Amino acid sequence: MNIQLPDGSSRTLSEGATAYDLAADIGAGLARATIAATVNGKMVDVSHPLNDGDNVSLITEKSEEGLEIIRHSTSHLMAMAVQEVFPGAQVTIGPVIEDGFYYDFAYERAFTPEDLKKIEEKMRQLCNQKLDISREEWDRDGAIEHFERIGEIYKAKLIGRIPAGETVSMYKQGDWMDLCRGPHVPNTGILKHFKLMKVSGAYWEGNSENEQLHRIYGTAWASKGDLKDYLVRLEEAEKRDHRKLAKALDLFHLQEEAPGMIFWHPKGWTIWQQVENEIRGVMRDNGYQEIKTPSVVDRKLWEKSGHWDKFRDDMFTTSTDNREYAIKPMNCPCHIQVFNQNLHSYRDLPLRLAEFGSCHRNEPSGTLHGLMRLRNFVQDDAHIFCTEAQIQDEVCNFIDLTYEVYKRFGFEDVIIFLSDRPEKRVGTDGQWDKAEASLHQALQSKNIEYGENKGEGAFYGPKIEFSLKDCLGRVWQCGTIQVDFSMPGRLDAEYVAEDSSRQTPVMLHRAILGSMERFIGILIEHHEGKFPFWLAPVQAVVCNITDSQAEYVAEVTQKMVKAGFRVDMDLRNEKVGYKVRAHTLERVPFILVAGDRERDEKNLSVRDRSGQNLGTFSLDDWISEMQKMQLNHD
RNA sequence: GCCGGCAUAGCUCAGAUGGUAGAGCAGCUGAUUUGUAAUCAGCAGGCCACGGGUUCGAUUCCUGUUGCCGGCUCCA
Repeated sequence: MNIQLPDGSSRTLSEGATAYDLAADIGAGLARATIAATVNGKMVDVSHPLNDGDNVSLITEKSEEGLEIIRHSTSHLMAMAVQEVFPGAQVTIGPVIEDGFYYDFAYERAFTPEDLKKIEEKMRQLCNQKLDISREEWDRDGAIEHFERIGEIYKAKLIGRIPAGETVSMYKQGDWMDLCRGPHVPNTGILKHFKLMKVSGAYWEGNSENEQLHRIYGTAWASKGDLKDYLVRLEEAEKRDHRKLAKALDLFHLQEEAPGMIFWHPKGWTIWQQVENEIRGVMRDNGYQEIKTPSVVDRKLWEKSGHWDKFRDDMFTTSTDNREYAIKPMNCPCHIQVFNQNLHSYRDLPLRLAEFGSCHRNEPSGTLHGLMRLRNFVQDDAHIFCTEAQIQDEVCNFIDLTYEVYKRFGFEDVIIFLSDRPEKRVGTDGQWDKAEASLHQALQSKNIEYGENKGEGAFYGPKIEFSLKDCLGRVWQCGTIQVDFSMPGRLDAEYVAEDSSRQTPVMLHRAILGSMERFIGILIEHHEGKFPFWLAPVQAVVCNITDSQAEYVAEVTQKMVKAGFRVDMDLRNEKVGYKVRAHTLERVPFILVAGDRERDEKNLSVRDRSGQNLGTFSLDDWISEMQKMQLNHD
């Protein structure tokens, strides 16, 4: 029979040949490296028998698909090992994820880090046994019966979701068997380069109402080197952790008395102020008016807005004089109060109100995470009151603005999602149709690639989310724009239209950075604490070499500070090498050294934090250098 | 909130079958006046997270709480 290969060539094999035989026919090396194949567009095992005319491409461990198969097979290997070491543990699901896999088990107790060692040990044994992995087709009902009989009730439930009458595929290695679509590597001997990483609880079917299973995360790679590189990458990432850097660089701290709330230190707050001022300028240049609204607001307003009903348990409350208040969890109801203080004409729209709004939300204790998830955070929030016809333009302009701002802070890799109507929501289906369509249109008109989060919109409207990744690859939502047809009406916002009728405006909720804290957290990790000049808490330190330059150093430092720069001096009685080291570790962008030579010639010797010597500058030349960097956001 | 782990000096970390604890760095004092990633010496620094229990005696064992870390769920 004839087999077509991806390069357009064909090959003749005898009847009944498998994908493996094809690989072996091409070369012994390829046969060893082949772990699966794609036949007519479908991924199959190497044992898959071929037919005349099949289009076949072989999958080796070097390819993306090959690596996924290795990870998937490793998760099975782990499940087998768990069941051998811990009889009574039931298998559930074990998918491939970024950089690895996990498998969820039902067991009488959680697995401990020590258990992981035992399981890993068993996995190595099973790998060394080079067990063949074979595929069998089972009748669906027979499979359910089999798993019920051996006490694997979760597996039986999973198969129960497959329509009756269909056949299901089972994979067998040794005398261990699991339901799986496959494909898998041909034998366990291939699965050498793995490591079990962590244990966790995980709810059955991802629902917190259900029982909790025990999840084990692992990583697997095609080679020893790839595994090692991955582990080194993780170690490097940990060094960027904003919580560690915050301690090292004295930016902020948290303490037990105020969980989920930040004590900003002078250096951290300096960064904050730079970020805030930048956004303030962006708002000013783009037709926003900045306002400030109260933090403590009567619960009646939250009842009216619908927040009390949905988020009452997650709000901090306080009371006095027989009135109950909520500490504001968001700014929109207050912004509508400001809007409502005047009677607006259609000519006033779009009206854009911005606020650096401090919000408190009583987030579940287990979700708090450094600067990324807090109970008190400040949004660079704004609400755009507009007509339906203006939505499209406003959304488009906002998308452009967001990309521009992110770029200015050094972010090019932005993840976009559109979240549409959730089950619990306010507003009519017609309103949701319109709102969702306008967001889709805006993104599509800009040719932006985006994912969709079905059912994950806010209760009052759909949203576009702009997310950034932290150092460990965790994705955090930062910017957002949300269309809201509901809240303006609930809170009685209106404007006078061309025909002098009273109309309800549409409100767009939007934030570029999202939470100031979260954005600064990501900023810290992105730059590894080496902030660009314009953001650095201390932009330069001037060091003397001996006491005889102290006066000169004080004088030039003073001049740079007067010119608007954040410059410190270090007159300590230490060797200059000691000072250079100290300020380099503090990630100060520039270290300026003045010895007798520089003092006599009114110069400064300039060195950057990477160790590069930039040469000698006169004070005026250096100040204009700094001015250039400041303007360019360098 | 749920599952698991952790909590010792400002920071990074040692430590003991149960007998009230150490190092390095940082800090302070003194000497040294120094040319681009660590000068030397001395000093000081601790309710071993917090509460209960076992014990002659608990930082160590048990238990509760809080916080943090890793996930899960949630996230207006």
